[in-house]
Amino acid sequence: MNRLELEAQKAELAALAPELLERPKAETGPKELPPLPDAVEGNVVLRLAPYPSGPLHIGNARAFVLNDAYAKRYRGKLLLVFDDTIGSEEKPLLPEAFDQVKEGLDWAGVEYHEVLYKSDRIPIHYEWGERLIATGEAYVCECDAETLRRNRETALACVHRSQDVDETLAMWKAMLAGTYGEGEAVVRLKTDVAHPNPAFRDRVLFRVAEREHPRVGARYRVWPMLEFSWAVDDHLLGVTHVIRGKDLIMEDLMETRIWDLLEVARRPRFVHFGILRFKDLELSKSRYRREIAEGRLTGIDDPRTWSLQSLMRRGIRPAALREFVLSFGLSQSDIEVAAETLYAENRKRIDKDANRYFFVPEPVPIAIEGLPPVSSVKAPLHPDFPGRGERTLPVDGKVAVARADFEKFRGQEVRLKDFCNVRLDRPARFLSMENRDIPKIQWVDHGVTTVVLMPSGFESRGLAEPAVADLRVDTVVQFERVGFVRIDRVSRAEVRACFAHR
RNA sequence: GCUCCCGUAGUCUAGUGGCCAAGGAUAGAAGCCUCUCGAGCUUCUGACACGGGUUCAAAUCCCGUCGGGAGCACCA
Repeated sequence: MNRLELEAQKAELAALAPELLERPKAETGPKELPPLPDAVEGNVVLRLAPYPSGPLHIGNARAFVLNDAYAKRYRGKLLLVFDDTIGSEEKPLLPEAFDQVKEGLDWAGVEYHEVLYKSDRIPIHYEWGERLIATGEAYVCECDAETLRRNRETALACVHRSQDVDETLAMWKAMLAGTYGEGEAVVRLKTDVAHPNPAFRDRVLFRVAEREHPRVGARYRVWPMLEFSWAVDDHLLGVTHVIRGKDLIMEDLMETRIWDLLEVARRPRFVHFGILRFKDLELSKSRYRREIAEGRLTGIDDPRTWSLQSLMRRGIRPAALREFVLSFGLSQSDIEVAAETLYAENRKRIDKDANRYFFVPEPVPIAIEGLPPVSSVKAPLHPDFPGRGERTLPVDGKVAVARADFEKFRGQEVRLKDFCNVRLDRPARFLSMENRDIPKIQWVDHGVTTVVLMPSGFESRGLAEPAVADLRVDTVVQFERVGFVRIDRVSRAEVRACFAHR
């Protein structure tokens, strides 16, 4: 407030508390995550709970990166627990998703110490469910979904709520025995039918589903809901901290409520992070899955899915993804970030490694008149590291340049980079060899057919210099003035590359 | 509407009562360098949502307003 009297304030402070003036400047080290509440080094147990409806995508990154980072930081344990309860019609389980999820996590450098499946633990959930029913705090409700919803809206208790425990227990057995069909009975927790949050009014804990499960088939027809299965498993598995998105905040309250009723003492702490969104991107596993099935996307590594597999394919480094995600910290505010930020992080890592090559999209063949006899020229593999060597570009007087360059520079003097200066036209006229300060464009001679798959799904076709055909698959290179790409496939007929970013 | 959460530059973030006339990253601008529109170097633009309080001192604590978000499924 009193900026003008800063000196006066300092003087006063010196009188009041001189030590405050001498606090050392905080050192600006590498960014660290805030500590986890009550975390004890070596004693932290975290869990990752993917729902296997498809491969993990970039929108899931916050969950697995944070859990992994904290597990490592505290030298704790990270459990990979597939949350494969039966799901819903709209959100079905996908048998191949289990491996796809692991593949993505492995790529991302996530170290999980144990793999568990919810679907293996159903009998345990039954047992605890029965214990809960025995307390009288849960009941089997035969209302249909519509009635249930209406009652919830109007804060009304249904007749089932006041059944006695024995009757409920009998109904529960009947549920397990298969007396009830899908939608005919659920187990509900007595919270409060008039709870201010309607979502909280007597939540469903178990329901009947007759769908087949990809791992356990038709063995079970009664399936627990997320909050109940986690209340049981977080406790039994000794999870110390649940790090989850804040979209799951209500589940904390449910889990806590269940622990209270079952008198469970050992409970994890909850930590939440905000929703991560990408500008101009709407991520949805179920939608990608549908579009892949319809052939509108080419597969789980189609760049348009933003799956971890697709990032891998584009040459995004796992470390870049990790840094990118960690830079958001653990804040509860929702964030919307541009993919460009991830690219900047990745560019830092690949620029030094990526050798340079020429690629011309939409090639226009051009003969050069008056060219002195040359059979090849050399160009550095990387301009910043001359010691890395050179590549050889063969020349026989008929080059190809990009249509965009041709149209832009037609009739003007340009330099075919690392080669010669010409007046660009069809044909082009040779001018001189020496490097002049005029626009440089890329060119190829004896080019190899090359396709660059763009993030939009568009395939940019063109010609690359011959050396590109000798690159190993998985190499990340830069096509000059185009961008960084990862070599995806090399065959006699063509080279295919995936575009990473500029 | 109800419950809960969050508001620092275009975006993301540091900051937990004095070191902050607010630091970093990214994006943007200018220049240098470079046989790429990449990288590198230099410089610049740009923020504490608002209003009250508490205090010698507030981005930081309290209250209110405004704004944004999440959840409100027999999905996870």
